[in-house]
Amino acid sequence: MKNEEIARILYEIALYLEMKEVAFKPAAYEKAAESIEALEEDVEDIYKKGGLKALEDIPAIGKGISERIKEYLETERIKDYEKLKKQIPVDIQTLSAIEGIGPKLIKLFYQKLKIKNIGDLERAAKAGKLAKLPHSGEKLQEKILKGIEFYRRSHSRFLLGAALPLADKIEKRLNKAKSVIKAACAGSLRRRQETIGDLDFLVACPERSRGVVMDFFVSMPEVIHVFAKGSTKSMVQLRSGIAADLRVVDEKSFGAALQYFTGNKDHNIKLRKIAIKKGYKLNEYGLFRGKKQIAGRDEKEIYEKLGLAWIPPEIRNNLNEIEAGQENKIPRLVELRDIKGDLQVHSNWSDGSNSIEEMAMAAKKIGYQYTAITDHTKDLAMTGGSDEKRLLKQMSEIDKINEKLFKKGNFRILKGAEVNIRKDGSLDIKDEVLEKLDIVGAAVHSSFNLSKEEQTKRLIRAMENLHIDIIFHPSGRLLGQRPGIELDWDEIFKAAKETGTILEINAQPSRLDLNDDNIRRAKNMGIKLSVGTDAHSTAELSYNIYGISQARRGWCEKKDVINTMNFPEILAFLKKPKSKRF
DNA sequence: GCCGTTTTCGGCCCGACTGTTTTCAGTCG
Repeated sequence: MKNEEIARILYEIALYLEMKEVAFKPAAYEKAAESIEALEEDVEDIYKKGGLKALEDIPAIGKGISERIKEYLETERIKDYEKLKKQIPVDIQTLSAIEGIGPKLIKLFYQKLKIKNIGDLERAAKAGKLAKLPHSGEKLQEKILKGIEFYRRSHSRFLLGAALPLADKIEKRLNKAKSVIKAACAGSLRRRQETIGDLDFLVACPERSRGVVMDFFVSMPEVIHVFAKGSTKSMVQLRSGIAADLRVVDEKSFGAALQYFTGNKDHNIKLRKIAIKKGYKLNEYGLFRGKKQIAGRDEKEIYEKLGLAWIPPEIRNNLNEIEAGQENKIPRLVELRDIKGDLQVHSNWSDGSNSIEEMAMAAKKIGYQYTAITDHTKDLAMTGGSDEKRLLKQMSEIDKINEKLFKKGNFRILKGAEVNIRKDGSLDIKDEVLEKLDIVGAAVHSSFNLSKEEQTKRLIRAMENLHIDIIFHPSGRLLGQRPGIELDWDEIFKAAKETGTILEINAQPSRLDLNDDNIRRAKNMGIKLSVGTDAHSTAELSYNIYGISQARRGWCEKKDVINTMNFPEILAFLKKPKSKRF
């Protein structure tokens, strides 16, 4: 898959063109890069199937850039790009990723000081050479040193699971602070992206109190560096390595600012274009006709005045949600309170840290009607996975617990397992034992490097087993650590649909597997999904919030997620043969 | 270089902060 490297080259061309102060082309290349990056399909496949014409059908790709992509696919290089690189031969990717450095400074540093990479830059800054350049000074030099330090320490995105609790804490604190009318977190966090670049906070307060609020923000205990502090905007770095911005607005602009800073960029650009067409102007202060603000206090009225239904933040990606909003066809997305039980939970019978009783009681306390217990099986010896004999023993143990604790029928433990899908697609537990379980998940835990064809065949074979209800964490990816196995998703979805196999949305913050795009594709094919926490302790049952966010990002409604069913319904559903379930 | 309810030419989202300036350039989101 060459999408990523092609996108990177297009980004670099954009930066080079910006250095040369070419008008408009940088933005065009940047958009093209984003478009390639967002593509699920392999660009090379697209080209092989449909030639140049097919490349031009990709959004933001036209005649010029499709020619260059073709050149890269055929010759492994792009002449124009090589030419640009020769003129200013620097590690443009790293240098431009340092906070406060853009194409103009990279060019200046190279031409005056021959700075080519982050090491050169650091040496020059420490030797005081940067301060002597035109339009530069001591402060710029210091800012760059801080930027380098920050880059080295935390050049990565943060998992939603790490960012959300921190952001909630700060948001609550801001809401309680003196003079603050209301506070909210916007940005990628509000959209519940899998990973978060930085935190964007928003506060409404009286104009005279702005200084006080800014002082409060930059002196929070988590703040270790202040990048910028003005009357309406501040940027800080937090101890955990993540950066946080605060914007302060008047109450009458809070909704507009919340909309504006939630994004994403493409969603906002499209909205602003709609505003222009209607004779309005949309910015972070409101929707304006001439100088008159006609909306802005709350977010919903902005969408309404633009002729749209309000759009949930999780689907603001410019992936057809604006058109759906215009036609009033935004679905009611599944919500946390819709979830009636957890379908992937581990106990201390394998690698979980709590007993079956403890997990069940914790699930009941959340308000669930049921939980499955799905411990590992014998291939995963290091987790204490059960063989057939021990699995049968665990089943009778669960029967006893159900009888003892939940006799009234107000809660139920489902007997389950997370069986291992072997390299050839066979399973590590015999059918005659699987048959006795209430619910069976199967998952890949090894052989991550097989070919796409082999992996696809492997997963389909597991789905064809009549006892496998769910494929757990289908791709096996670990965010920031390991890509998922290569799969022909069209084939996987086709097989899931035909066999009646449920696909999981795994709620572990490092998994979130399926991803948003695949969830949406599965949903559109009528495949049912389950949200499972894969909890290994009682505390991890709360990961359901991340699973729900992910389901919402894939446009899931309540009917698409099977564990929104009440206990009698899900029991009846699981009793049906697989082929009759969807 | 891309795109089209402004459609094959002529536009291209918009505003805040910093630093080095004294009216603005660069960066960021």
